[in-house]
Amino acid sequence: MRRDIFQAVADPTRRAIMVLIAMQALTPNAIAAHFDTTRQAVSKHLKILTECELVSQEHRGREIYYQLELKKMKEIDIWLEQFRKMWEDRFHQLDNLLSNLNKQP
Amino acid sequence: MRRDIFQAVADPTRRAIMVLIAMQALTPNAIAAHFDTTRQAVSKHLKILTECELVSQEHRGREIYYQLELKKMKEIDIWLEQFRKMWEDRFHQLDNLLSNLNKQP
DNA sequence: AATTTGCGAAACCGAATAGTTGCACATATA
DNA sequence: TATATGTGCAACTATTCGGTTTCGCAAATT
Repeated sequence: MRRDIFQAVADPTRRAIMVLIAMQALTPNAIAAHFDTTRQAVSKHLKILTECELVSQEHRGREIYYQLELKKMKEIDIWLEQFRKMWEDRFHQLDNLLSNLNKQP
Repeated sequence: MRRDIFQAVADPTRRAIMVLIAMQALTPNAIAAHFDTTRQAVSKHLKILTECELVSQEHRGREIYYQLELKKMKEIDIWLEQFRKMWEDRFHQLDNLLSNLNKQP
């Protein structure tokens, strides 16, 4: 059970669930209706997403609404940040190179 | 063998390798020296990273230098984009709410 | 009170994963 | 040429993963 964000996002079904509940909270049954798996399988995905706090629950009667925790998504963004800086730097270097070539034909 | 970027990034050792070779290309032996595993294990990680084009090779004699393909990293960024928009929207909503509260005490 | 509905947990299964050891092959070096 | 070095690949292993089926429990409905 590694259970970190990156491992959670690795599974395509989990990513699809995340997109699905990003806009509005849904129950496990409602989510399962969108996929070709059982509700129990979805339930396991939701458990993993809950454990790494990518998803939060709201109990309403006997139903449980799951919602995406956007702020947790930022952690992936933060990790990407170090690389984003690099690829932007390279873009600017290329940009400078090209403009210098234009100035000195 | 799912072999997509998200699955590749899911492994912590692989992420560490990515950070390591982001700045300068390294050989499998040099990479393995940084970790508590065998060179062969690193080689397998590099194979996976190569297969999803997160890494490129440069043969120099009998040595192979591996380098991170920053442009491929953008694909993760692109996926995050849809969520980034949401969390920025929420931030602005909160921002507007706060400034409205200040204007109307 | 009896039944239906919504849910999670446990037990099980096949496939994938990450690691090891042992090997083969090409390229340097003596 | 003989040897050392750098590498990838194959075979094997323990563990994890994603899925199903079965079950128990709580909340609604009858």
